[in-house]
Amino acid sequence: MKQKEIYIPFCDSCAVRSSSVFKNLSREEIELINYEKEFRHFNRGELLYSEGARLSGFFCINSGIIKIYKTGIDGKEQIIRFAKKGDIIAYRSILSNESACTSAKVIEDAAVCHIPSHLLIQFAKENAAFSMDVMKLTCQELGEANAYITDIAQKTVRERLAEIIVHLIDEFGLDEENYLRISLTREELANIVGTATESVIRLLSEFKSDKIIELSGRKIKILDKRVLDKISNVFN
Amino acid sequence: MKQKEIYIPFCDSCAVRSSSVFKNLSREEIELINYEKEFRHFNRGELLYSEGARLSGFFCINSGIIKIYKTGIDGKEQIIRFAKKGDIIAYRSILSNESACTSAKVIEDAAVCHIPSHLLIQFAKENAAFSMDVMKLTCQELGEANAYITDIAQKTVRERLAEIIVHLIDEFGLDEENYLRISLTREELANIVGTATESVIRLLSEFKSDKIIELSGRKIKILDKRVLDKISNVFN
DNA sequence: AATTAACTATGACTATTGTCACATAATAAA
DNA sequence: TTTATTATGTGACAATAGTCATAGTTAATT
Repeated sequence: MKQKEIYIPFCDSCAVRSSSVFKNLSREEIELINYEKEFRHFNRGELLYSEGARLSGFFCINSGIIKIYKTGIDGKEQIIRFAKKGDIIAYRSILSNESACTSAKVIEDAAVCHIPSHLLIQFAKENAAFSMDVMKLTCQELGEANAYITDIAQKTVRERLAEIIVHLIDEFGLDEENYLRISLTREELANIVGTATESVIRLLSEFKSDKIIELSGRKIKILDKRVLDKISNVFN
Repeated sequence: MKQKEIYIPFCDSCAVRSSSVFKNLSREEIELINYEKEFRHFNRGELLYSEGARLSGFFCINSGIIKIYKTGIDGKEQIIRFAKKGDIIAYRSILSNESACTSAKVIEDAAVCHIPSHLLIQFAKENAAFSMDVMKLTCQELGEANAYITDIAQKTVRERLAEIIVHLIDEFGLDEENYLRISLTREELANIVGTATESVIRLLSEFKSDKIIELSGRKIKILDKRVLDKISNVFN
């Protein structure tokens, strides 16, 4: 792989490491990853992998934002989750020895390490603490997926949109001016919520005239998070 | 726990074992489970555990059918999956060290072993093959959950109902007369599909007048699975 | 800077699905 | 058996959300 920058992060000193699933790897194991990994930049719109592919490794996100999605009817994307600094993606299909059940595309220019499968499997087998951490991660994701199924099945589009915005606030935070630190197209928002682009546009305008948010292009400014919480019905 | 039958299955010779996640446990580990497990019968309607509980162990289903569900808005159930002979449930919250994010209730009278948490954690740490099997299981479930999210977000109620019936055929099979080997109330079907009970009733009647199924009480007789496949849009 | 392409916005209309009301049937409990 | 309870079925109606058409904006590319 080509490297567009001279600087390649050393896993050993990677900020990602201490808080991530790698925290219980030994110095030697980290060295191995550092030796075998490939590092590269991806620009907005680039694909990391796509549904159905047999993957030779998994990815660790160093910076940027990736969307993980499935392609449904008529090619409509369903965004399952996002990955950002410190997250790993595509490990699921490696562990279950299946081909990828999702695709991954860059939303914000990203720097990513690619780590070969055999290391994941080797460490999962040899390092019990690491394998417990991976299990915890999958189990957490599974819990989130279950919650999402319930939401999407039971809530209205309006409630889901409010909830998604709250989630995005929690996951990506707000800048000094209360703007959401991730910007998505209306279509992408629709592909998370599971609705039509037009519905998202209409509901965002509604939220805007209700003084809950402000819009400037793709940037969303949060004026009243508590109302969003309330609309999203999280406490029922 | 009270045992309503004299016969208690020995894990060692349990039919469940060879094909289940336990297949790579050693004789000694199986012995340990056999020694520490509690075995009991649950009748239709009984709860195995409920959302929010801290669990002291997980369950291995010896016979019967259990529904795993989340309680959403206004107490409406969202059925996430079913468990039957050989399946284990509630292991997720133990591994992620969270409280249960679902409830489990008996659909068909069941015989169930309850195995204390510490054994799961111990084996996951000490037995690499077992821990890989558990990981595979969670990763598979995660893949299924992702597919379900996409379906529920993108398909119509009609398509989802057809798809669910197909899933139930695959999971529980048909008897000699082509009746589905699981019988659910209309409400339960609605709680899988994520719709209103009335909608399920109407759509089942439609399928019936289209000669795709026949209904006698809660029993569903499959007349034309291929049309169901087609309606459910699995190949798009 | 000009051109193209992609995204956002809005109205009008339609289709799908949910809700309410009520009747009937089946099942469980007394 | 009788009674209560729960489940099923159907109609009428309302609300939600999707589709299509079209125009204006913004962003990307040459």
